[in-house]
Amino acid sequence: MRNPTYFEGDLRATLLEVAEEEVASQGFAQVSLRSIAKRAGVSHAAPAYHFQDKRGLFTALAVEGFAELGTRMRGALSRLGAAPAAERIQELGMVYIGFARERAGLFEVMWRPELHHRDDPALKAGAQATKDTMTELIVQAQQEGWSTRPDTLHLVVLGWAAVHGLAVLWRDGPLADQNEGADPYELSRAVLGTLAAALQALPS
Amino acid sequence: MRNPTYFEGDLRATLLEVAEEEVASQGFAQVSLRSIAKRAGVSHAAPAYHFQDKRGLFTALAVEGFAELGTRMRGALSRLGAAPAAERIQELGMVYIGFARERAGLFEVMWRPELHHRDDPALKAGAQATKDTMTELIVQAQQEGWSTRPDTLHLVVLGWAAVHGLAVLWRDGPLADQNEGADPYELSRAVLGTLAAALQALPS
DNA sequence: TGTACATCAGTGAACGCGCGTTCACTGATGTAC
DNA sequence: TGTACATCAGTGAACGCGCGTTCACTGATGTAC
Repeated sequence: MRNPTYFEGDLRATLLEVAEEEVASQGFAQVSLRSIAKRAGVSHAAPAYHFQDKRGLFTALAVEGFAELGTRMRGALSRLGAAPAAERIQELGMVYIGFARERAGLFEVMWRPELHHRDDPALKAGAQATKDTMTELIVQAQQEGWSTRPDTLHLVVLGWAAVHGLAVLWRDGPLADQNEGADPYELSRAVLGTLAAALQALPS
Repeated sequence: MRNPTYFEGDLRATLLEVAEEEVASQGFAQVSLRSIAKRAGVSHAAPAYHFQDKRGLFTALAVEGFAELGTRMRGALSRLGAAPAAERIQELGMVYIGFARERAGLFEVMWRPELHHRDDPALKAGAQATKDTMTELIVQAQQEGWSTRPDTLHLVVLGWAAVHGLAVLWRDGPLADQNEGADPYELSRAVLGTLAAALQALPS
């Protein structure tokens, strides 16, 4: 039972929510332990109780991010069942991009190792799981008859880079600025479709 | 003539160099006008004289970044002459990645619009020129007989995303962490080769 | 050639602010006997 | 059932620091007449 005198509910979770929202709207550099404590309505010293220090807070956000991304990817894969590899790749890419946009605060913190306690094992495991899912996807495509000429690793890195690049180019402005009015999801879907088609067309 | 009483040389340029170096090594969030003034050996109020305010400094860095990237890309294109499109795409990608690594401070600041005076015309022109160069590259490939089925825009965005994604995945750790000991340039070149081959293989 | 004035390229003190972290404390709850 | 003690989940004051920006100033140089 929590102590209702101080805070009603799960303060740790609330602080993470507030922090995610602040990172998404202001950028991580503007987020302070004091500002999130203020927004959560608690003493400025409260976050240190739950996260030890500022890196602890960001590490917790990143861990949450990898968990959520993993859940979304695995969910998509099980929904897709035995769909053709091209479709699976396109959909997984859309999941990645959707996550980057909808959970922008988590996404940003995940890839900023200088904000983390780098030796956190949950963090390493999360990053590894993300890569494993992508690798699995490519291996299955190759089992479906796609080219095995390029190393599997090269295809994985190419796919990840394309998808990650799409996500950050939208986030950081260049794509939005230069395609005003375009729907990010629509354009991304088309681009991912082209990527999948191109990979599939590689001569074996 | 500069006033030798205060600072020998071009202080504005020196401050930009120091700032670039600090962004690259500590991240933009750690860079302050006072810290770069200190490293340059001048009063902490000096940077404000040259850049008005902190955004002015970052804007100047970003403008320099777009200029340098443009110079490198155009230089590579003129060196490549009439090489096949696949080769041109691979090489331009390597130029982008090389720039991102060698001028990491500039590269980081370029894509962080929240640090800029967003209405700066030189900034907009630089971003546009970058995209124009990439578009030109794809158009030429299509004139060489590459597939015109996908919109040119989709191919441009795919290529840019892949190259940009490679650059930031190296910078932010995931690729380096998961391919320990791998040479970023070697792996990138292979991945870009696969990208070019895949685009070329798209059925028209 | 001399002189007055304007401009350039800074200096250094001062301002008010927000920050991370520490620390002694408090009151409610949980546990052992 | 009562009581002592430990733990949980914070509070709020205090610390020392670095920051962006402003401002009056200064000394060297450039320009007009």
